[in-house]
Amino acid sequence: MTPISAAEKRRQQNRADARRTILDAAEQLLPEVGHDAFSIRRLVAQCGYSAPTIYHYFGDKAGLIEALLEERLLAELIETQRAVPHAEDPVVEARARFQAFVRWGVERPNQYRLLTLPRAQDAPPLPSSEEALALLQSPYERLVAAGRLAQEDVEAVGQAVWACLHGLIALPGIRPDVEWAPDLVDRSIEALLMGWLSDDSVVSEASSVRLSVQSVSSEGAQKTPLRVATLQRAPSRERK
Amino acid sequence: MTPISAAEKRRQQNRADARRTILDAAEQLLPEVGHDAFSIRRLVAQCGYSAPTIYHYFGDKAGLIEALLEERLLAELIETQRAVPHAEDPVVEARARFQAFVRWGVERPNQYRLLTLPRAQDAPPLPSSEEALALLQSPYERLVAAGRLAQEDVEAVGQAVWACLHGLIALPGIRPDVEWAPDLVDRSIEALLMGWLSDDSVVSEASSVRLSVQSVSSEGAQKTPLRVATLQRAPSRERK
DNA sequence: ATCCCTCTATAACGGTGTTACAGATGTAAC
DNA sequence: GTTACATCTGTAACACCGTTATAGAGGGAT
Repeated sequence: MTPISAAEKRRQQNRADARRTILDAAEQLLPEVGHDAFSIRRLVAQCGYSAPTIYHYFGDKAGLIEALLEERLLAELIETQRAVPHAEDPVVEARARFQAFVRWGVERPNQYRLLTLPRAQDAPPLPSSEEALALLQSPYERLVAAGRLAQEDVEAVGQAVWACLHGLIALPGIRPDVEWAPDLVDRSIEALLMGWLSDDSVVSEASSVRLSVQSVSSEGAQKTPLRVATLQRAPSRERK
Repeated sequence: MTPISAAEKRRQQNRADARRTILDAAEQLLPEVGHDAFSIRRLVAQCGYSAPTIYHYFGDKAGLIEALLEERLLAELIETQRAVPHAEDPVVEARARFQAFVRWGVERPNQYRLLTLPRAQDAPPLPSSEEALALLQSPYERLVAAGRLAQEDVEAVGQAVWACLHGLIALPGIRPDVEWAPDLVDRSIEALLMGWLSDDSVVSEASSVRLSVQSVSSEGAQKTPLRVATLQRAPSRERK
């Protein structure tokens, strides 16, 4: 089933080398020139190969970008999500994942732009993209299990939060003329949590829990302390 | 100060006619070919004028799109926002404005795409865009006056809601392969309201108010009835 | 009649994604 | 060893894009 001759192996090696060389050049070129000036011809000039070679390996420009995302750019996002520490409270973990996602997108506008190029509806989704999304939404199951989600439709909640996080990444890039509030992302994520999390627990418990206040941004004082949805345990389940 | 001769008037008339002809053709062409295939050359073929004429009147393609948005496409959005009925409860009005905005964007993907083309940071914002945004955010002042907003920074709240609504419009267009929940927009808007509205009133009042349920989508039964932030009066102010 | 300013068109420039065609190369079969 | 074949690669071109140099046509003012 695996008739790999020595020659065939060498061929595959050459093939992999060429692909790697091209993707290396593309990865380096992208932030240099920006996503809108990222063209096959610039890539050709950078990597030494000629245009038909690119097309031989990647089919077309969309295929090249797909491979670039799948094999290179999305690895950072997945790693970022994997680096988010597990937290006892799924709300804490969800918040950290949301923040890490938005931060990743904002700090890599060119990569994010490639990621948000419109895809054909018959094109299969990128596995890396699916993996990153699954990581982003991984705390939802625990939230549901703890009865902390106001909606039981985890799919819809995931889509809604995803859409809002995308907006937080994309809109400032579209409208750089606006003076965006410096703590916009943190405040928005808190509001998202407040909006989607069940607060039955809060209402049915002491109001002191509800009004607990916590500064969210990493360092320094926050102008407006944000109310944070209950960091304490959920009422239905308890740990262990 | 206004030396308008008859000849000058006729000249300005011709000028306005040419602009109108070009914009008419552009407005018709855009949905026909889609935003990515909307090109000067197609427009030239459609409107009878030649390319330098377009550039004479609009400077460049960005200028043409700007004029198209400003003088045509954004009028619908503004009209839509103006048509939102005034409501006693600012929450009701805000919800209606959010829904109208997202609906407008989703139903006009090509127009919305033009609206979200990245603008230079020194380019002044479009007056129509500013007006539409101001209408979208017009209920905030009443929300603040009634003490219904959890944050007093109206600017930041407006930006955050705007970004999330943008995400709700844009992301499904980017990822048509995903099966988006049919009531995603309504549910997300409810969550946005829940997230940003003050519920001090709720906590400090009877919990029955908090748990009041209302179906939101226009017609038919909703699978999951959405909890709606207090539709009743705010605690601090009362009407009149 | 001359000048000038506005409007318009032809034709081109440099850029893009893409591909037809032709070599080169190296493996496989005879 | 020679032939055959599939793979890899480059040259040159095609069709499209935004944009503009150049020039002509037209009318109002001097």
